[in-house]
Amino acid sequence: MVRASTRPTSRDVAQAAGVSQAAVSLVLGDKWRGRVSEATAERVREAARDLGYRPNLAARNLRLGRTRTVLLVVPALTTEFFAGVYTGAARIAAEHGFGVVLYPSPEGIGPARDPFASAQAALDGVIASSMAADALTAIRGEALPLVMLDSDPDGSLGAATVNLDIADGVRQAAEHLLSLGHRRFLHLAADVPSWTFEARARELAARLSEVPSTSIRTARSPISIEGAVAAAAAALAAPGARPTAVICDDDQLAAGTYKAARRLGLRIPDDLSVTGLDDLALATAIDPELTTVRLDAELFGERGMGALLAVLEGREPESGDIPVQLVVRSSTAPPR
Amino acid sequence: MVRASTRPTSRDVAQAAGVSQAAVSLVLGDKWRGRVSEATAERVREAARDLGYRPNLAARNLRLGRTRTVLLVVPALTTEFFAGVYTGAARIAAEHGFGVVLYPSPEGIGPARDPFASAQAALDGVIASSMAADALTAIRGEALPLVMLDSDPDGSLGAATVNLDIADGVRQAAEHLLSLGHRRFLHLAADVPSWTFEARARELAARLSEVPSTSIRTARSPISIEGAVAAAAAALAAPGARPTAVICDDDQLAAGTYKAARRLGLRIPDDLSVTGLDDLALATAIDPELTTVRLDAELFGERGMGALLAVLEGREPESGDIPVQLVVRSSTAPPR
DNA sequence: AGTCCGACGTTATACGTAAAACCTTAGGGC
DNA sequence: GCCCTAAGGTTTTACGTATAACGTCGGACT
Repeated sequence: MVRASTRPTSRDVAQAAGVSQAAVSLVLGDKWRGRVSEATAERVREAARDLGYRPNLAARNLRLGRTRTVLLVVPALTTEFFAGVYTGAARIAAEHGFGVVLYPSPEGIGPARDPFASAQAALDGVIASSMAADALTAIRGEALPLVMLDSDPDGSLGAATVNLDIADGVRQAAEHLLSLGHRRFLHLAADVPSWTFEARARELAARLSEVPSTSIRTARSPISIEGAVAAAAAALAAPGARPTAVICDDDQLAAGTYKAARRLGLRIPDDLSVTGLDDLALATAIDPELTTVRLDAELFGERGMGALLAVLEGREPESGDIPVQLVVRSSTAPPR
Repeated sequence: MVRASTRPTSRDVAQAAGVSQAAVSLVLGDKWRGRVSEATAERVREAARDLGYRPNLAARNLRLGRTRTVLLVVPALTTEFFAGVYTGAARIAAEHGFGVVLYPSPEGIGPARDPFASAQAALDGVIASSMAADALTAIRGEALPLVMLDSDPDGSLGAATVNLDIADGVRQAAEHLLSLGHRRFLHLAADVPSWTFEARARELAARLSEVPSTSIRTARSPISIEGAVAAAAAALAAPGARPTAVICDDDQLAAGTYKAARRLGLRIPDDLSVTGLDDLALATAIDPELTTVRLDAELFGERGMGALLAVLEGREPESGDIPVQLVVRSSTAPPR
């Protein structure tokens, strides 16, 4: 029978090489040491090359019961941060013969609906980033190995977690501003119910409460430049002594603060110091260049994937938060 | 035999419901009209629910010979543009029961190495974005249905193409600057061998050659802010009459131009008008806000996915370029 | 009274791969 | 002369699903 225009199977290769299908599988699977002669193996490889044989992954996945594919759930794709996470995860995955499928949760940060209906690929495991605890439930229902990124270790229901030490980053920013002489702070917080943001606020409050005669005001903003403009403008124009420094949960919020400051006639850093968090490309595009906390997104992705591989292999995942580093640029100066 | 801790199969459901595996498949596949009684169907559905049955995608893919999964190859994930493309493509895909797997080509724009080794999922088709023609070869080798985004229609080897009408966007930018009175232009071009960038340069040259006493200088820069700073600074400081307007292939290049101008003591838009292309978040973060060409990335993704679905179903893909729109902001003004 | 048909299922099979179990032959050891 | 082993394969099976092909059993129609 002629198999017109369908891709060649291992059986076709076998026929072309004059061997059985099993022999093809052994040779191409590199399991033939001492079971097939070198000459035959070479014939098989040549036949496979000639026919342009590519194994059918669906069949392989079915046979092996695993797919060597993991799902990376990210809240959104709109910043280069998650691009970095993906890159790091994909690199480690590739080194171990795994592929990474990306699932950007459509609703932004928050409960994802059904990653598994959307990502049609069968999966070996999941890396979920910055997700609310209830979104976890859907994933746990699948009983898939799971690693959580940037999530509350206490609420992770036993899943492995990998975290950036962002609280320390916020502390570094506060320390920097304190040492410049600032005492009146505005915390421009992301208006998103997520552990990571709550942890930042907690850390900030804790550190500043140790220093006498400091004050901190909090404003909330959606994570977008325009949203931050409104929130920052309102907070900076509010009655009472104006803050001299703004600590933002995110570089985009910092960019919004720049625009609000301009609108209010405040000069950065002369009238107002600003810090961000992420170190996006944005941070050096705006003027003055932004003092911000650099997150090593790629390392984050690498560690996340490493942890998932450990879980898959029954090993203990490497623990310990990933350090972050304040990068001092031109948006911070002593108060005037 | 006890099947400890493995996921339930359709056979398990069948046993629980007291029917054959075939009946389960019929009911859950919604193919039972007139072949199974309503009562039995309900029993099956209930059993499936109780056991938490999820069909094995690998088995289904093998059986059906298709995966309802397509690969989206993007040059890089570092801007929100491709995030938009993904979002649009994924939306249309989901409406047709398809999933989208993302493959960010690690080398940036240019030949991808082997998308199929990395994306382990078996695929029904590919959407390739902004790829060099030689990268095509690897993909065509798979004989998979293919749609090219933003690629030379002539070099596409017969694959369907969906393009943004970027040439028209560049023309709009030029028209805008011409009408403001500018005559000496700098084209800050992306230093990437890609059809889309070559097309921009061609269009610009063509349009300006129609206007007497205009001049255009071209500088090349890698697509990054820092790279653009150097390239723009060199070009603006070069001997001869300085250009009064800079047309950039990309918003990031425009951001770099801002920094170069600042360094040279040039004020935007008083001493220098600047236009970008993409309308990234960056465009409104920098000061003054950037006049740029807005690309509807989501529509682009939707159209790309629509075209691929058409190919898969043997229909003729919808043709015609996607219009783009110049957004005039504050970075352009009449020459001083 | 036969037969035809619709309702309601079941049995059997194929998708392509990996790998366990099996077979054949030649040579070596005792 | 017989057994054992190693080399070099082949045969067979299972993974879980979808569906084509095949019953079976009442009742309606001729």
